[in-house]
Amino acid sequence: MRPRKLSREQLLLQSALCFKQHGYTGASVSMLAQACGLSKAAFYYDFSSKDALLYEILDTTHQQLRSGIFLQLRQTHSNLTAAYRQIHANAEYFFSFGGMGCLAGILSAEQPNLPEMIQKKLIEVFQDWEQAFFTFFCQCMHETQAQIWAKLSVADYEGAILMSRIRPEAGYLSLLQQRIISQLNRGDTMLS
Amino acid sequence: MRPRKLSREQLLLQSALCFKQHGYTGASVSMLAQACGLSKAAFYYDFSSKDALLYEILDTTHQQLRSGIFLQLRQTHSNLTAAYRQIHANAEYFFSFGGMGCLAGILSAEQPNLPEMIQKKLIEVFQDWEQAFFTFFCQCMHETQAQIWAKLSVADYEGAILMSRIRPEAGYLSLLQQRIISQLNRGDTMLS
Amino acid sequence: MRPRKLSREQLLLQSALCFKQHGYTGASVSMLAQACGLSKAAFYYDFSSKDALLYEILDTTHQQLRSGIFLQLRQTHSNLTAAYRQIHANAEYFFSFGGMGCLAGILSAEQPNLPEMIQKKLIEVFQDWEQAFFTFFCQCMHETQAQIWAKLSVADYEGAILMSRIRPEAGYLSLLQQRIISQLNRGDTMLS
Amino acid sequence: MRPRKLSREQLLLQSALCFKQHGYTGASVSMLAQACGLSKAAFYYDFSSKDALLYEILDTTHQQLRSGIFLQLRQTHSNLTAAYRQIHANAEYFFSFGGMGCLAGILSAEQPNLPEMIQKKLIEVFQDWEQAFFTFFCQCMHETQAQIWAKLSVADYEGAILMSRIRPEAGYLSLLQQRIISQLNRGDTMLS
DNA sequence: AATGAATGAGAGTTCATTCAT
DNA sequence: TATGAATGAACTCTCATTCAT
Repeated sequence: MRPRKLSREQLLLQSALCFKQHGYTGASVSMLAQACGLSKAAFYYDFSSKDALLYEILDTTHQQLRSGIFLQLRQTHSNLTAAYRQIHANAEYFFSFGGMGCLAGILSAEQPNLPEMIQKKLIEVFQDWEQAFFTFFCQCMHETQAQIWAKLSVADYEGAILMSRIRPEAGYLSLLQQRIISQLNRGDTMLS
Repeated sequence: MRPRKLSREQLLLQSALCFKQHGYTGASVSMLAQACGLSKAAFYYDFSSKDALLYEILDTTHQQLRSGIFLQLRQTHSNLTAAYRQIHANAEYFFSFGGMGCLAGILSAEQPNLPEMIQKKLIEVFQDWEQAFFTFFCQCMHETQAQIWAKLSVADYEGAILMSRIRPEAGYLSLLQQRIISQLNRGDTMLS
Repeated sequence: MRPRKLSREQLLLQSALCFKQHGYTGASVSMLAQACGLSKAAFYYDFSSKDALLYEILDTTHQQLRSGIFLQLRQTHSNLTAAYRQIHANAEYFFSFGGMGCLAGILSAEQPNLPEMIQKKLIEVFQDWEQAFFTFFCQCMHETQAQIWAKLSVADYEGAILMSRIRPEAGYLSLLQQRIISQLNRGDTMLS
Repeated sequence: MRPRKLSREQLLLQSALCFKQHGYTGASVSMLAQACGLSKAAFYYDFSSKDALLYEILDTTHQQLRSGIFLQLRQTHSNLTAAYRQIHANAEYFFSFGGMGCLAGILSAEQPNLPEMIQKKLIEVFQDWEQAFFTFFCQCMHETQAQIWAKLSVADYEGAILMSRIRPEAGYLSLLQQRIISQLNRGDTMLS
């Protein structure tokens, strides 16, 4: 008997990789279906529309981040630097899986072309991430500082991931890690 | 003969804004033509293809950056902080013109869909920018540090600009400015 | 699933008639689709491109000729004249079906506009036809003569068919038949 | 001073070569204008439309044939074979000029796409040619035979010229010449 | 439930032609 | 008179989606 049809989870994963690589506009339904080993019709049997699929993927991704990186950031750590090193490694793995890229980041670049639901979801994800970073930074710096570093760090990751797409050799992510660790150790105020 | 509706420069500008907002795939030729007040066919009188148009725009943008922000970064400044404030203001104006966004950044997000010539040009632009930042940072820190901050700063700007697209109120760019000014004043090594 | 409006074979036939009448450039995909009772998009469900379709048609036509007229020419006949009469009648029927014309001939007229694969196929068809004629003529004349008459006869048919398009009443094909029959009976050398 | 604009005669010639190579549909106005070293607008200053231009070219070609090959065919010759050799050489030169092809023949292949005026003109040209051949053949054979050979010869030439487009090396035209010379010498009836 | 077959809309591009000075 | 600038229609082809069994 031939290989069983993919589970819904697997379908979401394959589609997610497509979206991550080609973006919302660039990932066609044919491409998505093919990546899942399905005919277009079979695809529509499983998902009501391209938009709905993307939303589901984005939601899943959100859950994964929540129960992974975000959760870790929110926990209390005895050794901040060591903890961050682990978290960063997880992030790097997560974003580099199936080709460098952050789905939310890629989609952000297409912002005016996106369905409104997707746009809202993106904001949610980023705010969530920022909040997690905030909790984390609060462990070693003043709240005001932590807020700033939280906002920036989310943007920093997105920038580094974006740049890695066209200059994968430049090592943006590890430089970023270094800077954040530096800051953790310093812990003083940026504005002072 | 009939007078041009818009000069070639104006066509490039209007088209550039379209590309900056909708990206390479998202900006259709109809949309570009409409933005220029032309029919699709008339558009092809001025530009041999969508790709050729985008390349010309990207090249023009590169020139503008070179003779603007990059040039300023490369000059020697007596008061680094003041100079940077000015440069940042210019950058913020440049990238917010016609809606927040950096053409090169937006295109990077579509990397696998882009014509090769465009991809190469993108790398060129970013390397050029990094080099300019490097020269600038060398005025207040060790070369090794300057190199790191140069790489990071380009990515930082891209990240901040990208995030501003979906959270324009969050003030990513001014936070970024603060961090860099901080660093200029500190001037010490991150890795130490 | 829905039943096909027309079978693939029927699609090929209808398209072939279009190409035969209007040529490669003159037969637009809309026209082809309409002839098949399909939308343009549906048409691309069956054929990957206009070129691919034409190639498939040409190949099918080649097969038909091979297993029809060419095969008959290649067989050994006790009564050459009678045999040729039959073959000619078959040819006339084949080429007049759906409007007078020989697909390969029509395409030849557009030679510089054709995809290379099509050009190669055309040469193949004509060489095959010539070879069949050669075998046939060898039954009543010297090889050297047969070769000449083979080459000429292919061209003669193409000329007669072409001329019949604009002067259908002139009876080019039956005149051609007469000449060939004459030659069969004579069987002597043309050059002597 | 730059090279003077081409004379109308030269414009017609250059355009004619384009049509001869690419056909009616395949020869675009841009292509025609470029071949004449003109802008499209300048082209339309000289010619009212593509159709009108083609008609003028076809008419000119007709005149050339009339005062050249057709006229020679119509004259009385003491040595028919020698005369024909000369006429054939002229024809071969005429049709091979600027790439092998007979404008009227190429157009015939596009018959259903042509403007009616052009179609009529084509018939005229071919009838004229046939009539000239008839006069010629009458010098060595019975009228009935001459009529047949006249009709056939026109078609023969078209076939040979057409085939030469895709198999230029096959020497169709000289084989044709041999056959006609043979026939001139024989002069007997084909049908007997 | 499952899917081959179909579609309208739109993509990028070229067409023959005309406008407006 | 000459011509750069413009255009509607049509081109080949892909899009996201739905139909009909």
